[in-house]
Amino acid sequence: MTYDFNSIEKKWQDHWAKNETFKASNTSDKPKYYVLDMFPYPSGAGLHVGHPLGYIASDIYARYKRHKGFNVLHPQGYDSFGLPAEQYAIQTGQHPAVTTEANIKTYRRQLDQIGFSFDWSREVRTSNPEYYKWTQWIFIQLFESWYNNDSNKAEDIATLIEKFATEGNATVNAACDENIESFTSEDWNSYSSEQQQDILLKYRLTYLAETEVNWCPALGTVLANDEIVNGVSERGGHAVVRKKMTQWSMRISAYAERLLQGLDTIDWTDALKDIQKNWIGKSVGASVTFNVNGHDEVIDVFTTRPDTIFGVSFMTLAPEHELVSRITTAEQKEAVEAYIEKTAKRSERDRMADVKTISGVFTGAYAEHPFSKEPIPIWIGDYVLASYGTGAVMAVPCGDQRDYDFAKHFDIAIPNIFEGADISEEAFASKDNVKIANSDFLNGMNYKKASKLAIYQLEQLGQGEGKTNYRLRDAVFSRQRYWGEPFPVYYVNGMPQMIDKAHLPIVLPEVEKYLPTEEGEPPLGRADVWAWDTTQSLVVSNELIDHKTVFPLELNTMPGWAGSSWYFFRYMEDAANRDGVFASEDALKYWENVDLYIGGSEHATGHLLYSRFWVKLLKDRGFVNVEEPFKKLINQGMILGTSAFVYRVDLLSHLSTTSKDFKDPSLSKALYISYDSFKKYEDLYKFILSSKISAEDKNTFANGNGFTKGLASIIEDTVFFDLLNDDQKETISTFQELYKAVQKDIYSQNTGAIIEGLNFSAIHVKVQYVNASDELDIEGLKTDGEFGEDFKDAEFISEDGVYKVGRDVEKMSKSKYNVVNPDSICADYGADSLRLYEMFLGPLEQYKPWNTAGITGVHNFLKKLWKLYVGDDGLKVNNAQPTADNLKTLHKTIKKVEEDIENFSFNTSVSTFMIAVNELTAQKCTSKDILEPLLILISPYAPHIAEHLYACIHFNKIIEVENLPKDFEGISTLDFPEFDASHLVESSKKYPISFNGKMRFTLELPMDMSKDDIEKTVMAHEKTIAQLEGRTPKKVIVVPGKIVNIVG
RNA sequence: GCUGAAGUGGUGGAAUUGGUAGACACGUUGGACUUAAAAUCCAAUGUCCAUUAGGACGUACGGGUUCAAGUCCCGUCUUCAGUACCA
Repeated sequence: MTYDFNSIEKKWQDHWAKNETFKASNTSDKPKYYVLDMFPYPSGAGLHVGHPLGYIASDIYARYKRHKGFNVLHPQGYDSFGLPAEQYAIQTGQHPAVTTEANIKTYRRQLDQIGFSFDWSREVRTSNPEYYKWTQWIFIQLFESWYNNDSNKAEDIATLIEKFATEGNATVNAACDENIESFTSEDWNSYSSEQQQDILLKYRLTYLAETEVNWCPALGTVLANDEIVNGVSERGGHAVVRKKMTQWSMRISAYAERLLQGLDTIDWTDALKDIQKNWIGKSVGASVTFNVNGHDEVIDVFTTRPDTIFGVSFMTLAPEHELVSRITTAEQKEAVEAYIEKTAKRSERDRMADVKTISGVFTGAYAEHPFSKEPIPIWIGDYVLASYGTGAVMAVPCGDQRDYDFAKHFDIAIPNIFEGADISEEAFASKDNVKIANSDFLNGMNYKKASKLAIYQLEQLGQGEGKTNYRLRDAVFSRQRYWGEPFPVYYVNGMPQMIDKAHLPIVLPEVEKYLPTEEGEPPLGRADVWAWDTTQSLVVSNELIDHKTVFPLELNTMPGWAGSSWYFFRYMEDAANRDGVFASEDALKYWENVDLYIGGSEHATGHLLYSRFWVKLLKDRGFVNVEEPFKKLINQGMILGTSAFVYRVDLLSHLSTTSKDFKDPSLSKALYISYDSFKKYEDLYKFILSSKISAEDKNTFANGNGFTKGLASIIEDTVFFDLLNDDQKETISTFQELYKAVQKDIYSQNTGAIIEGLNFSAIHVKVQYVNASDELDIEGLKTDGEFGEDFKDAEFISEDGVYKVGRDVEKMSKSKYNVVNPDSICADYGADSLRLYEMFLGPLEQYKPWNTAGITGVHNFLKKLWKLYVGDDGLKVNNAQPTADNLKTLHKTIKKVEEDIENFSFNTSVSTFMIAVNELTAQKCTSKDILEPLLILISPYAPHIAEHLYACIHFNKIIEVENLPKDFEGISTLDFPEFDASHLVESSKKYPISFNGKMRFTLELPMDMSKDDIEKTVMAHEKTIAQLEGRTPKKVIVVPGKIVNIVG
C-alpha cells in the first residue's frame, strides 16, 4: 500500500466538488467567518508557484475555522477586466472576452488541482454584465451623492438641491470644488437647468473635471507616470505631452479624514497603515492670504508653520500658477516666460527627482506681508508643485531648508526669527525647544502658542484661518480603453446624464478594432451601436443620434479598480439570489465584512484605499452596515525565482588583415564552462587587478598587448604568473588549455582572426534542467526545442564528471526561464506536498526564493505520515490505549499548531508535524485516539491525505473514495482537538548548568525540587567540581524549571 | 533624505516573556540493503584546535546593561520595501 497521491487527490477533489463540501450557508447557528484572497487577474501565462502562496495560507485558515465551529465563507472569482487582455486583443484581434474566458479555464484547472476549499458556487467575474450592472449602479450612487461636512457623511444629492432652492449655497458645508461662487436661493431658482447641473457637478462625489494627463498621441492613450521614461512612452518610445482632458473623477478627498481615522479600527500591519497614512498625507497648519501690491489679486498659501510668518522673506509660486502671467512685470516677462517654457518640458517626476538644481525667476511683483505690511518679492520656482496645496508657498528660509537653499542661491535675505538659533550654515527646521524672536507679537512664544496666536490674528485681519491639508488627490476614474465597465452615462448639451438604474446593465458594445479612433477618441468611439434612446430606454445605433431623444453615450470605460472595490459584498449573496440586488440586506447583515483578507502589499494605495472609500460611501447611503471592508489583513510576500546560468565561452579577437572577406570567427561548437570554473577564472581576474603591480602592467593585463589579454596573458615568466599561488597556477593551466583549444579551433577554420583571450557570458537556462545540487541535465537542455540551436551541438565542460550551473535570485519571469509552474509539482509530488512546501519555505509575509530542492523533504514527511497509518497489510490503526508518550506528543502538537495558525506562522506548524510524526513513528503508535486527532490537525495543511486516512480509519479499512456512502461526512466537519495541558506535565527537567553564562552540561532533576536542593545537588555534582577547579563561586543563580548559572 | 522591516551554518529557516543558539528540512559525507540503480534506513554535519577527553570562537560590526543577550539600550554598516522639493 503505497501513498498514491495522484489518485487520492484527484478523487477527493471530485468528491468535495460533487458533495459541495465547502458551500457556505447564509443561515447558520454557527458564528460566521469570512476569509478572502485578493482578487486574481486571470493572466494568459497561468499560475506560477508564487500565486498560490496566499491562497494556501487563507485556505489553511478557512479550513481551521471550520474545525473551530465557524460557518466559513471562502469564495473565489476573477478580476477579469484589464489591460493585458486588451493588449492581446489589439495584437491578435481576438475579442478580450474570448481570451479571458480561456485564461479563466486554465486558472480554474490549476486552482482545482491544489485542493482549495473555495465555495465556487459564489464565483464572480467583474467582466460579467450581471456583475458590472452593479458596478454601474454604484457609480450612479456616487453621482447622486454629495458629502456634507456638517453631518460628516455622504447624502443624497436631492438634499443639496433642496438646500440650494431654499437657502442658496452659503450655509452649505460640503466637500466640493474650490472657488465655487456663492449664490442665493433666488439665484439658484433662476438658473437654467444646464447652469444648475454645472454647479451640482462641483459637489457630486463623482464628477467631470478637466484633468491634466500624460497624453501619448501615437498610442492614443493616457500614460501613468511610470509608463514614461525620459519623456517618451516606455512602450515604443513615442512622444508624450501634458494635456487637459475632461474625465470622471472620484471625490475620495472628501473621505480623507475618515480614511485616516478608520485605520485605527482595523487590524492591518503597521507597514501597510503607514503607507496609507503617508498617502493621505494629513498636515495641520493655516491658510494665509497675501495681497499683491498694485494688483487686485491675492495669493493663498498653505503653511504648517504659521508661527514663522515673520520669517517670510519671499514667496514662490509654481510656474504653472494662474497668477504668474498676470502679476509679472514687463521687465521680468521675458525671463519668466523662458523659465515656464523650460519647466513645462520636464515631467513632474523629473522635477521631483532633481533635488540638487535650484532654479527660479523673480516675477518683479511684490506681495504685502499681512502684519508688517512689508513688500515681499514673488518668485516662481519649479520646486513648488501646482498639484499640491495652492501651488504657492510663503518662504521662510530660516526655518525650511529648501527655502534656505533658494534664498542663498538667489541672494535673498534670511531673517532669523528663532531665539539663539544658528542659521549661518543651514535652516533651523525643528519646531521644538525654540522660542520665536523678531516677530512682533509672537516674540518669546513656542511653536504651539505662536501658531495659535498667528492664526487668531490672521483671522482678525480676514487674511487666514487654521486649515488641515491632505495630500490625497481625487482619483481619475476614466480610462480610454475598451476592456472595462462602460459608464451608464449619456450626454445632453454636453451635460452628463445618468441612465435610470432600471435599465442597467449597459453592456459593452462590439467594436471592430480595440484601438483608439483616428480622431483620438477611445475605442468605444468605434462602436456603431452606442447611443441612448431616451424614449425606448435602449442602446441604439449611432446614426439615430438627434440630440432630441437619442444622445451619444460616454466613450470612456471605468478603471480596473472599479469592479474590485466592492466584489467582497457580491460573494455574500448566493448566486441564485443575486438578480435584484448587489447583495441582499440579510446577506450583508449576516456576513458584515471580510474577517481575514490575504494579499500583496502592492495594492496599499490602490485597491485597498479605493475599496475603503466605496464602502464608506455605501454605508453613508444606507446600503451596507459596515464602515470598513477588511477587518484583518495579512500581506503575503512574493516568491522569487532562482535562475540558473551556464557560462558561454566567447572570443576576444581581432582580424589579422583588413580584408572584409572573412566572416566573424565563431567556435565550431559552442562551449560552456561550469559555474565553478567561471568563478575561479573570475576570481583570478579580479585578483590580478587588485594585486600590487604597476598601473602599466594592469593596463596590459586588462586591455591586451596585441596578442593576448586578460587571463590569456598569464603565462610563465610574466609579472602576472609570479603573483600566483599553487591553486591559482592550477586554475590558470586549465584556462590555458581551454584557450589553446579555442585558438586551434578558430585557426583551423582559417578566418583570419587573432584570438586574444576568452570572455564568459552568463546565459539563462531553464531551471527545470537543474537538480537540487545545481547539476545540469545536459541532454535535456540540448534537446529542448525552445532554445533552438543554441545548445544542440554545444559542448559542456564538466568538472569531476558534473556540470554545475550558477544561480541567482530574481523575480519570476518567462524571459528568465525561472518560472516554476505548480502543475508539474502537483504531478510529481502532489498538491499536499506543494501546499506544505509553500508554507514550509518561511514566514508568509517574507519575500523568498523558490527552490525546488527542499520539496523532497515535505514529500518524505507525507510518505512517513502515510506509513504511520498504512502498512504492507493494510491499515495499522487500532483501538490500542494511548501511552503517556503518545499523548504528550499529540497535545504538544495541538498546542503548537493552534498557536501557529492563530499567528499565521504556518512554516513552524509544518516542522511541528514532522516532529510529531517522527516521534509517533519511533513510539510505534497505532492508537486511533492519537492518530485520528492528528489528522484533523494536519487536514488544513494537507487536506487530501488527511481526508483519505480519516475515511480509512472511519471505515476501518483502506477505502475507495468513489465507493463512499452518500451520507459520509468528511474530516472537515470534525471539531479541532482540545488541548489538554495535563499530558504535558513533566516530573523532571533536564537543567542546563551554566558557568558564567556558558552551558557546560545538563543535569536531570525533579520538577518539584526546591531552589536550595537544586543548588546543593548541582554544587555537589562531580562535573561542577571539575568545572570550578577548586574556586568558590561568587553566586549561584537558580531559576526553577529553567536554568542554573554558577558565577565565579 | 525620511519612514518601516530585516541581517543567524553550505542553503531555507527555528529559538513564545532575556534562560541549553542552530529545532525542522535541504544539501554534503560515510555506512546498510542491492549485481547495479532508484527507493528506504542508520550515522555524522556551525567554524577552528585536539587522537580522545575536551577546549576556543560564534547570531552584520563596535560598545553597553545583566548572573545570563540572537532577543534589551546606544552607535555604525548593509539589504529590502514605501515615500519624497509635500510647503
